[in-house]
Amino acid sequence: MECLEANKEKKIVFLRNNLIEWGKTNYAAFPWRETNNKWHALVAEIMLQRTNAEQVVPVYESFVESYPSPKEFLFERNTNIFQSLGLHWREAQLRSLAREIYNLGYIPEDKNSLLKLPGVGDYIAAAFRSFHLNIRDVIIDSNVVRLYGRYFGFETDPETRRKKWLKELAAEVTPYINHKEFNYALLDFTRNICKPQPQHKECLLRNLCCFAIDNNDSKY
DNA sequence: TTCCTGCGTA
DNA sequence: TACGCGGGAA
Repeated sequence: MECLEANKEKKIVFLRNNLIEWGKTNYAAFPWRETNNKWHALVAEIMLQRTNAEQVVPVYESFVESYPSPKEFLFERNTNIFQSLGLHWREAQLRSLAREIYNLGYIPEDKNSLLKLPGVGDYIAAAFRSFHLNIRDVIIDSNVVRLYGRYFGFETDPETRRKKWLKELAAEVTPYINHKEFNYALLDFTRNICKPQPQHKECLLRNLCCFAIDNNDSKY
């Protein structure tokens, strides 16, 4: 934990600037990142939970084609769209979400209202706000926890993401300007570089990363 | 075998 | 706070 407190401010600035810079040339243009349809944006978030983004692409494209709004989706009883993605209960959950949005007549923007929507938790609410409403918010998923753990130097487990101190750290790191670019870079960087089997040689954070420093390994 | 933009429930 | 969910890809 010494590694975390040492030069903390410097490390935060370094992390922000380098991730945003890295993102400029490594941004993944997934179709749900380009859409202006907020319904589709939420659908994508549901499809993406614990699911490989590459696998979601064809399923999402097909969905967008068939259901431009909650109304069309609600018109069909059972679409089996999650057949190839697993976690099949998400269809029923998505149906509840569609019903709720249809009844409301709009998709809310404030955090509390979003969190009341079925299937929308801390992560999806934050991602939706930052990516599709351009409202600065803090995203924390399993990959983000892994990166922060390695970079700042602390052990993580499946419950770490819900700890208050982790949320405070993530909030401190997430910039107010360019929050969207930073958050996208965070997702792309943890998927391609700081992944479970990390690509240390390609990591632009390694000079200040506790994982590399603590392992005192010249090969990094 | 592990992992994938988590969530609701108990 | 802990647990179940799931097919598909690496």
